[in-house]
Amino acid sequence: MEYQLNFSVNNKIYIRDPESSELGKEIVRKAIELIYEVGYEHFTFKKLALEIGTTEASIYRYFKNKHLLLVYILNWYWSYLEYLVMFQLKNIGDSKQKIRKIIEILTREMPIDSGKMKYDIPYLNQIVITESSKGYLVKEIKEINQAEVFKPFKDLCNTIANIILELDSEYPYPHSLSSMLIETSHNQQFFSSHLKRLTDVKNDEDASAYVAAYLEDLVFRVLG
Amino acid sequence: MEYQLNFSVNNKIYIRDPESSELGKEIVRKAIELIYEVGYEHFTFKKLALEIGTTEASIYRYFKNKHLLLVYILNWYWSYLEYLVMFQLKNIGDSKQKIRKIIEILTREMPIDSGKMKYDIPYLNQIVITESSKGYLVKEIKEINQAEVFKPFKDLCNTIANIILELDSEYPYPHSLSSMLIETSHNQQFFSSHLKRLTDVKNDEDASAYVAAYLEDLVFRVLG
DNA sequence: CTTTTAATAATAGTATTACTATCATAAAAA
DNA sequence: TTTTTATGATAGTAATACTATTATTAAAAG
Repeated sequence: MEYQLNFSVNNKIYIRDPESSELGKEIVRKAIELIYEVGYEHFTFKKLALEIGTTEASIYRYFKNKHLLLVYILNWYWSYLEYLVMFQLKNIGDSKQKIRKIIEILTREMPIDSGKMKYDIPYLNQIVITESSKGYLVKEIKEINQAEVFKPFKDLCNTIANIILELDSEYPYPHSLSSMLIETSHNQQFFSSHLKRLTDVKNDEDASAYVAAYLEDLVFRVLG
Repeated sequence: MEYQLNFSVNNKIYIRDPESSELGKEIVRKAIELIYEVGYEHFTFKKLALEIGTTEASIYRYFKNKHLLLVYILNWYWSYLEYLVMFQLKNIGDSKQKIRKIIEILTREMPIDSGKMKYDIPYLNQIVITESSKGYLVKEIKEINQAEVFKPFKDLCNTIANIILELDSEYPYPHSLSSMLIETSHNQQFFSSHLKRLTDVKNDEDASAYVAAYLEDLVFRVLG
């Protein structure tokens, strides 16, 4: 006789780990390309299968649906960003300088070590700007959240919150300021590219440079 | 012989004005209910038709697709908010007090004059929190924007930006601060309800009261 | 070196979604 | 009273979001 725990502790993000096979990696790589090109709403597993030269059924063996594939991609990005933050801040002593670096990381388009990255970072940046809120703005938020699906985002938020506290240990809203910075870096980039009147960007000004300047000004007004 | 301008100046938000008929109003009213209940992704014209007791085809005579119906609802809300801001600020002289009022309007759940409103404001508040970014985060942003579809949102943003300038005429980012306030009021309400770790809300604290306090603190740190 | 297992391809099929088209009817306007 | 306009009823299509089945192939185990 066997005893079995009958509740699923963590009904993960994927069915089969896409990192574990060539097809899996190809699914993620080409999904990034395709979502970048057509946008999340027009992105389908059928188009993706065609692009890769595989079948819908094969993709469904890796991901339950396109939403969880999006979330997988976003999570990879958040983990990558957290790694970047950790790595690039470790030799900076000054807290103010750390915040500046974080804003640079949150707003720049290119990775430093462009070229040999696993996934296409500039595409990912765009996807995150346009699609990342669709990862959590869903009716099923509670169930998805219980599956620990948003951990990478929360971790990144927490890491930045701690650096905020380093600079001003009395500041009462470090997590909200952190998540606001992340979200604002996206929507202000979107606005300054597509809905300029919602920002103060100049006509010929670079969108990410503008957002970086705005956010830096903002944070140092808030944290003194 | 006739001369004709062959470009459409403004391919509006709706096909037929929903305000112009009982069915039209019912479509909007019940759409608000249904989107609130099932979320935008699960909302379909078929379900809406069933709810109203009409047919899909009839709804399609008013709106080209569900995205434009959402945008219509959002626009009604932005216009309503701008009216509220205008109305409730007209007897306030102090700029600081005006900003406080704006934050209250952006974060509170109930309308003052609850009861005899055309549409259900608490439902609308929730819809705006969860679905409003889906109005603009689409691949077709350029074409939609050209149809002046986002005017109410831009107007509201501009109105708030002007009040920001009243308080601090030197502040270099009034529009970005304004759009940030609006967007942050939504995502921080969402976070403090569903993803608390991204905020500093207390376990038993009211989400909108928390966000109001956070935003007030934020704005007055920024504008001194 | 064969057998089992596991992964993928190939194919088919279903329910739902997002529409478009047609025709009849009722009510309102001319 | 005629004509226009709005709605209802019905049908149909292409695409989407899946599930299921079987065959084939490659890798792992015996």
